[in-house]
Amino acid sequence: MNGPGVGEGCVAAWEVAEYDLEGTLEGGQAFGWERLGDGWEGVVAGRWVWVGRDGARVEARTALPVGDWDWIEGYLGVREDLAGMLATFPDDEPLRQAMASCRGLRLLRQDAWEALACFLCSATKQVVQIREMVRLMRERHGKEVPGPAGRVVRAFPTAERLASLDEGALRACKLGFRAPNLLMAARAVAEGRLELGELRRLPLDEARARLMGLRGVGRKVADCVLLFGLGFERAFPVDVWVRKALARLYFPRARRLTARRIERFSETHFGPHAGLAQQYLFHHARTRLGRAWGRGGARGEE
DNA sequence: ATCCAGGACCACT
DNA sequence: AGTGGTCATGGA
Repeated sequence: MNGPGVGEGCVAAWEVAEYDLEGTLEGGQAFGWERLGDGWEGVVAGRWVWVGRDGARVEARTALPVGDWDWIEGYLGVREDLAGMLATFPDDEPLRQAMASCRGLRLLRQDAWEALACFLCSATKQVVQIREMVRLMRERHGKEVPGPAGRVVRAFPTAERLASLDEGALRACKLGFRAPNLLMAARAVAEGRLELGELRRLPLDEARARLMGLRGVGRKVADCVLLFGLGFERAFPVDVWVRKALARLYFPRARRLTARRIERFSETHFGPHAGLAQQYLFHHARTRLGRAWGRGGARGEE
């Protein structure tokens, strides 16, 4: 291990059979983790935290004393039975490939507002560009959080804070045409017209419909928020990579694949942990298969 | 230079 | 229900 000094902070570690920290923290489901030493630093539940490895264990360090570790255990999912979830996947070749190439990949349980804001900004952007937008919003508008050794970092800005800005301030964070959408979403949440926490108790379809009532939130962004921020494990976001993966791996002979057909397949084929399966397909496609596929692979031509 | 990126929306069919 | 244009911005 080679992390930051703990100072007056605390250290905790968990025995975890398989956990791919890099694929999970940098793989396009969260956008705020930065490399530090042999691990990553970020802000979770309003606390600075460093996450890395200690041999076979996943380790977390805080800058300040903490009374419990539930907030980061839940975020990382270090107590969850990954093998048990993978065992619920359908036994098919595409998933066998994806599981073999992404061993230890997991789903994070993120803050719902942060997930909504980040994925609202994700439209037609690469992961590195989303990270840059998020970094700018954090640096310019995020609340200060005490870091290690006297450093100060910033949390992702609250809905209340973003709702107080004007469109220009968000465009200055490189949001482009997404700026007015994020501003309206921030206002809806800040004014209590949309209570994200309440959505957890709704059926998937109803929670999705509520999210899609926001301008700029379509099916894909809604499913990201449901899966990464609200704990709906069957939500299955279909972006360009997942569409390519499904087309190439499951429908190699289809000449055309409508969104409706993809949707029905994803809802029925993958089981209770469909969202996790989606993340395996996404990561596998983006990191291993992307270059070989070249352009236009969504239609399954050979 | 051209295409494309963890899309959504609108106007037409 | 399915297509095409448009919206910013920057990677590859």
